[in-house]
Amino acid sequence: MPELPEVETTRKGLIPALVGETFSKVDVRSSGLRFPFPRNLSSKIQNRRVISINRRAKYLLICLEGDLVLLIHLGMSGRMRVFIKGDKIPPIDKHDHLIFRTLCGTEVRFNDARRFGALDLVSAKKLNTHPLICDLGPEPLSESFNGTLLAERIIEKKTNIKAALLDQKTIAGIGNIYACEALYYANLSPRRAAYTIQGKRADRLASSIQGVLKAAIKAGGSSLRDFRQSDGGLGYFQHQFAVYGREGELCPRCKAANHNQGCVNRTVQNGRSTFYCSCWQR
DNA sequence: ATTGGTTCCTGCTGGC
DNA sequence: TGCCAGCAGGAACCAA
Repeated sequence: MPELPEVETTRKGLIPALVGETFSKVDVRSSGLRFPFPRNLSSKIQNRRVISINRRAKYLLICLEGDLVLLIHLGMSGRMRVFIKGDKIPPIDKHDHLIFRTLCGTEVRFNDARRFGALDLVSAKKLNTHPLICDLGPEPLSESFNGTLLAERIIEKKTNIKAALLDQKTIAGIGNIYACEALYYANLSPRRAAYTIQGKRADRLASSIQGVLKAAIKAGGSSLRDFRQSDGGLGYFQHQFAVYGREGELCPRCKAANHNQGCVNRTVQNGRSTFYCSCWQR
């Protein structure tokens, strides 16, 4: 389930394979995902060189010559798998929707079993006004993100903090896993009203968000059912989850304190599983 | 305007 | 062992 760290891991895998290379063609193997693929995608990007690969929230931005940007969202199960010339190429999977090819023989497959992914081709000038991009909140790993900014973003939110963190308009890039983990490290209850998190609490939450995202990127993201790095390898951050998916277990701090009873609870908020430790989160 | 619930899709899991 | 209902989740959409 790609959140910011998984998208960042994918970006890092794509850079050496694609930046500086020129697309030769795209095999379009289905009509689209969340919405139809752009018409004549292959001819539109043919013979264009990849200038850079960036990220905004959970979106990959593959910037091409001629002010074009491939905007890609991995949805729930999307993967970008790279094969360079000489690699053993596996048979095409039924969920390989797009196969990008470059002049030097590199192949990138956009595979997405659950089809919640998205791809659009947009003018670089219009990127910031694109409907998928224009309402996104601040980047949590940007220089300007801190407790003060976070507090400003949530001071009028009457919903719980967990739902506020999942709302991409509040902060961009956080999904269910990292929302749970960040709230744990900030000692904040996921049920707490968002607007009550101001001052020191907001500082704690902002730095917990940054800390957990950075640690996850360092570990190559989290692989649960779906996520793979672009070389097919697994991410490792799932082994470091403090609370996510650990219902009934001891959280790291309760373990250190030799508590003898499981402390991690699971609840459902806004239709999503939330994991939290009732001993530390208030 | 904000918020919470539903829906999309498919693979995997757990219970029988 | 095999089957299938239910669950998982990001974000658009809708309704209150």
